[in-house]
Amino acid sequence: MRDATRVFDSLLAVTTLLSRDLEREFARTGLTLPRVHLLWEVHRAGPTTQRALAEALAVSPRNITGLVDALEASGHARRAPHPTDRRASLVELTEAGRSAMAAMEREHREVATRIVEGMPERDVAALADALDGVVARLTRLVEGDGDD
Amino acid sequence: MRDATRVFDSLLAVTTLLSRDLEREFARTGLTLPRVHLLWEVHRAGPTTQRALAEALAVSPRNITGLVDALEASGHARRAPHPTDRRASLVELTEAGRSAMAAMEREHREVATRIVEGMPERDVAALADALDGVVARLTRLVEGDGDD
DNA sequence: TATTGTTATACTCTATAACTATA
DNA sequence: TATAGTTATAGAGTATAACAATA
Repeated sequence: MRDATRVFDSLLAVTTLLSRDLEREFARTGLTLPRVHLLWEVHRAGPTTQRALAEALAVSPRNITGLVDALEASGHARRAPHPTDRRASLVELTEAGRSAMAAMEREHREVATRIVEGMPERDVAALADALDGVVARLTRLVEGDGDD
Repeated sequence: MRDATRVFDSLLAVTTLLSRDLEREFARTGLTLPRVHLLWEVHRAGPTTQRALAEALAVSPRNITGLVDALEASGHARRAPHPTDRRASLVELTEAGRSAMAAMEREHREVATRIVEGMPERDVAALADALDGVVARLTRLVEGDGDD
């Protein structure tokens, strides 16, 4: 099982490198990883309550308050009144938030291209398939023994 | 370049899942990710000055002071006098620190095995090779445009 | 009575700057 | 004069608990 270890070690290395790369990228725009994560979720799902965001990011509601405060201050997001529930508000992107997400999508495509640069197309497809499987197993693993 | 995107997205997912898995594992032992990272470096390199640890973890010297303080308090590491330089100290593992690292190595082997469970051996080897390449490209990418 | 989000409080990781003790 | 590590200070992310307004 030598190769299983190699796979695992590489994935750990990727985790470190990718976090570092993302943080550096965000630093340029004054954003941080958790803030981008939140922005990304709103970008993906549309206007969302903070409650839902807390669940989506697997983080406490209190935490979301802080992140949204920061994103309002930096002009990337805003709180809008919930149409039917006056307790809640809907977090939505501002124009600046939308363009930050668009820039990030471009950047991601660029990085995606470069990390497989020079690989034969067939190998890239095989790698993608193999990683799908790894993600599935890892998800089961993480969710599986989470209930202790 | 659809598959490049799939690869990248999977790697992002792995990053999230792996961080979460590691954190949960550490929580059991009262450790945190940065503390384990430091412990791991000492385990790997032997007794080390805080200066060297700051460079190895790419973090400020002040930060190392805090991490080592915490690890001394939890009994995983200790500061020993440097044999020739009285300004410096050498951080080394205690017995508890060593056994935590041993437990972690076992746990890692277990996870490594499970994330490729059911894959033909040849595919695991191919995946390991492909990931080596990805790590190499990603390293160049991160270090390459770090000099702005 | 339950839920949404907030204030209050606290801990961890992180950084820079100023300072002490040694090289 | 330079280096190793510390104290001082600050900011980000995180959590739990208590509380407000609303369902």
